[in-house]
Amino acid sequence: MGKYIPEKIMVAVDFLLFTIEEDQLKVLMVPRKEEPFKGQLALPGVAVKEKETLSHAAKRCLAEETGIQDSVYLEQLYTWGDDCKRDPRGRVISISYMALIPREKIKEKIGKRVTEVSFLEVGQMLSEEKEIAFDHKEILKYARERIRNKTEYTTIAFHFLPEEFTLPRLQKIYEILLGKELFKANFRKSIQEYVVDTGKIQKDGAHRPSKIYRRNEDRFSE
Amino acid sequence: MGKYIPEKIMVAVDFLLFTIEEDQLKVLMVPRKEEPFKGQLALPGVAVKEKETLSHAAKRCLAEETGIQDSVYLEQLYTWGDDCKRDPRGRVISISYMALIPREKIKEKIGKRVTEVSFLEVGQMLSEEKEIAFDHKEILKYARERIRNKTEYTTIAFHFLPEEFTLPRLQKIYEILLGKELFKANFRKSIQEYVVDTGKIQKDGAHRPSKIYRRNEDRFSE
DNA sequence: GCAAAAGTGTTCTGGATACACCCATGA
DNA sequence: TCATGGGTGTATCCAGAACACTTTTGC
Repeated sequence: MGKYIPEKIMVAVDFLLFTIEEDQLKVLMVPRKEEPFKGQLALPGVAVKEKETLSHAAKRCLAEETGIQDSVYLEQLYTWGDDCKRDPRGRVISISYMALIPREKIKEKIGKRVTEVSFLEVGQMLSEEKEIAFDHKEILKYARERIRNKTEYTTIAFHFLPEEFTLPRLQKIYEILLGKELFKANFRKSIQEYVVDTGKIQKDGAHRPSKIYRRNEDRFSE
Repeated sequence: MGKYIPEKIMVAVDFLLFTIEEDQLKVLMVPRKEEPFKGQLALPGVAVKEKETLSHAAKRCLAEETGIQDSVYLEQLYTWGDDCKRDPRGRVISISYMALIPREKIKEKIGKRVTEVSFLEVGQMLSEEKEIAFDHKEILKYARERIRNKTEYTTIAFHFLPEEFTLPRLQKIYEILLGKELFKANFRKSIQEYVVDTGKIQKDGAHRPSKIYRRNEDRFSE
C-alpha cells in the first residue's frame, strides 16, 4: 500500500464574497500586486494546504481578507480545471466557493488588507470592457447565475440581511437579486412562512413604520 | 514570476456512469483489486494528469472502463475534499463527474475490464448494509439527488433513451427517476414541446401500437 | 368480442399575477 | 391635511392534478 505520487497540480480555492450595498450586488475583489495580471482585479484565493480541508481553505481566505471569523453562508460552486493554462505559472485547478454576508457585518471588521479590499458592483465587473485577472470573470458570472437561480427556489436571499429586518428591505433584496420588480402583496404571501414578527417596529420617515421580522428558524433547518 | 510549488495533494476524478436497465436506475461500479477497501465496490476513477483537463480525465475514465468514446451527457457534480483522510494513502481531492447513457449504447461496447465491470442498482448500493469503498456511497447519494432534481426542471431524462423512443417509454424513465407514477395525459402535455413525431410506429403486443418520437432539437440547444 | 395498453379531451384547483384599497407617520 | 411608503384583501389567470373516455392492436 504505497503512497500516491501526486502530479504537479496545484489546488487552489477562489473565494467570492457577496454583499448588498447601496442597492447593488457587490463582490469582494483585490487588485493583484504581482504578475501575472498585475494591477488587475482578481478574486481572493489561497493555495489549499496538504492538511487542510477545502472549506477550511475557503474560510481561511475569508478571514485573511476581511478578518471575519463568524459563520457565514458558504457554498461550493464549481471546480475550474478545463483550461490547463488558466494560470501562466503552472497547472492550477481551483475550487470556487461563495459566501453571502449582510453589509452590516462588514462595517466594523475589516482585516489586514483593509485599504486594498473593496466591494465592487457585480454588473460592472461583468461588463465587456472591464478586464479581470485569470478566468475570474467567468467564475463571477457563474456565481451570479447561481445566486439568481437559488433566489427563486431557496431562501439564500435572507443571508444578505442581519437577524432582524423589515419586509420592504427583504423585498428590495429579492428585487436586486432577481433583477426585476415584485408585487408587494404577492411577495409577502410567498415568503410569509419564512418570517416571524418580532413585535418591534422601525420608524423611517414620513410614513407608516415597518414591522420588524426575523427568520422563522423552523424553516431554516436545511 | 516563479513557478508554484504544489502541496502534496493528489487530484482525482471519480466517475458515475448511470443508465436505466430492467426499469431500474443503475450505476457502473468496479470491485477494488487492491487495498484499501480490497474487494469492495467503488466508483471508477483516475488520477488527473498535469497536462490534462478535468473533463478529459472524466472521458478517459469512461473510455477505460467501457470503451465508449462517443459524446455522452457529462456533468461535473461536486468536489470532495473536506475529509483529509478520505483516502488512507494520502491527501486526495476528487472531482466527481456523472454521465448518462442509454442502455442500448452499452450493449456492444464493453471495454477491457469487461468481466469485472457491472451496472448495479442504485437503490441497493445506497442501502444501509451495503459496504462501499471510500466515501463513494455519499457521492452516489449526491448524484442520485442531482438527477432527481434535474429531472424536474430539465430534460436530462432524455439522455437515458436512444435517438428514437416512444412516449410510454419516456414516461417510464421519468417515473423511475422521480420514484413516483405520473398521469399519462399530464405527462404528455408537459413534455410535448420537447418531442417530435417521426411518423413511425412500434408494435409491441396485443394493444394499440405506440408512435415513435425523437427529441425536438430546437429545444435541446442548451 | 375482449383484454391491454396507447392516445386524447375536459374539469378542477391551488398558486402566482395583477390590481385596488386602507393605514400610520412626519411635516 | 397631505404626501409617502407600509400593509392587506380580492379578482383573475394559468399550469398542473385528476379523471373520463376513445382508439388500435393480438388473440
